[in-house]
Amino acid sequence: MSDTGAPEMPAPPWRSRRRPAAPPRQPLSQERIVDVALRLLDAEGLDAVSMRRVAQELGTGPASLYAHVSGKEELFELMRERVAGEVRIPEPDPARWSEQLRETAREMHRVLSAHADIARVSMATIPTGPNAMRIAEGLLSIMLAGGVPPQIAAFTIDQISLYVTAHVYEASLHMARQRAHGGSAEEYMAEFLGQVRDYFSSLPPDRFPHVVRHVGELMSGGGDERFEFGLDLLVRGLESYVAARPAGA
Amino acid sequence: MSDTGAPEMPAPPWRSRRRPAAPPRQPLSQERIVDVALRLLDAEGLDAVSMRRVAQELGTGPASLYAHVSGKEELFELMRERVAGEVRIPEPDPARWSEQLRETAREMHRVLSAHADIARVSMATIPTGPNAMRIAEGLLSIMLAGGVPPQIAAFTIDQISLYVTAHVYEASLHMARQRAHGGSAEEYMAEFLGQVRDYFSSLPPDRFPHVVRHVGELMSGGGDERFEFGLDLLVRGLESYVAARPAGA
DNA sequence: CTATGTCGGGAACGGTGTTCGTGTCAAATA
DNA sequence: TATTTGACACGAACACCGTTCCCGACATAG
Repeated sequence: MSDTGAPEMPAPPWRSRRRPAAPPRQPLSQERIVDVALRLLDAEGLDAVSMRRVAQELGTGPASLYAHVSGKEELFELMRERVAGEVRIPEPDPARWSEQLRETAREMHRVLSAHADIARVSMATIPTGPNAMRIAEGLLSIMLAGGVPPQIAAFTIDQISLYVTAHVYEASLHMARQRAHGGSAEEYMAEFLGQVRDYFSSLPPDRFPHVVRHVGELMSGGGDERFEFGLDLLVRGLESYVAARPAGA
Repeated sequence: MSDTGAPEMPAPPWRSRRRPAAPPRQPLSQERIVDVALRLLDAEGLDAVSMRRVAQELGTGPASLYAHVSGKEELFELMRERVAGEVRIPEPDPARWSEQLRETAREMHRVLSAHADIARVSMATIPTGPNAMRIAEGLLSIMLAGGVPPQIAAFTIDQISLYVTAHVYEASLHMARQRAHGGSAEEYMAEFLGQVRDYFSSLPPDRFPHVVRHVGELMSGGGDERFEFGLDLLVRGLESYVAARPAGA
């Protein structure tokens, strides 16, 4: 869309060339750069987000971006912050703290999954932006309201973030493979699971007795079910700390 | 070490040039390629492991590697498998199942940390090699011996692997930053933690009351302590499933 | 001694992030 | 109004990357 059209044809010299071909649509701001980078991310994955490609999408050269962004790393960080802004945090309700924790983890999962490939960035950077802080504050306040000891709650923030991010990251890898493979999502998944199942079944039963016997359990459940299980593991573990030190300690 | 020595100096033409400069030390096998790749990984990090660099370290050109390895992805996979071979699995003891699970997770953590940057690869690939299978079989047998329901145990294998890998991955990022930063490990960590602490303290208390109040708890604890906490969370959660369905169900 | 075939590797292709220096425009100044 | 100034845009280039093509050198077979 909005192609400037055949710029390889030289402009007539008599036409005063104050504008080579493209009018200055917009002044090229940091926000606009992040916009198109995110659009590119959602459409073609993280690998497509190169400085050159973003610049091209903006109708300019890669050098122009460095006036608004210090480099690729900062661009990724800005993208991550933008996405984090979409996460909604509930008002803490002491009676429902563990369910609220689950809901918030699901919300984080939902938002991250909507821009799945950003998880690769999220794994690779320590979040310090205002939106990341807002989420941390939210998780902390929910847990404290529920009577989770402060030290436990503080450590758990990282655990939840790490868990959600790692999960989406794994899913994004499958998406990338599927993109490279070409077929549809169901087609890809069916083939992948079939291969793994065959591999498990073909293992020598004397060396891998339990794996071979429990192929069914190992393969069962989709991504959502596994996410819920890990979340359950985490919250149950956390609840055991609260039970040990009831509420008002 | 074992530098071939100043190859930029042309060989005298009268010397019959049957061997340009370097004799064929060894026939260049897949194993040797993985060897030097791992050495490079430990010494300079994953980013230093490029096909060109590995070839150079072997005294040859990048094209030569493709006879023994299909590409960079396969090379990384071979490295991951090699590292996974170092993980030792205990003989299952039903009475100590949860402690054995902890020990195995620590062992995985130890081995992965020894080649920390491999975690980035480990996050990015679905392990299917024989050594990965051996570990999966080990974890599964420990949990089944302890009376963990098969479906729960099957799901938990992924959870443990994901947790350990993600944790080492985060640590490896700090190492990479430190490498880029230049200073010593303690110096870097002190500076990093100081910056984060200052940032937390400087937040507006009306918007981030809990974060500001609990800066101490948020910052306390090193990597090992946090790893143990997350592991504890996971195992406690798992134990709650076993208690719910005692042993023989 | 010649023919054959396998394998190593130099050179090249098309990409990447980043920097330098120049050119162009618009606003501020004289 | 004419001129200076300064900020911004960006073409070109540098040093890398993974991968492929293709040629030449070697060991072996005839």
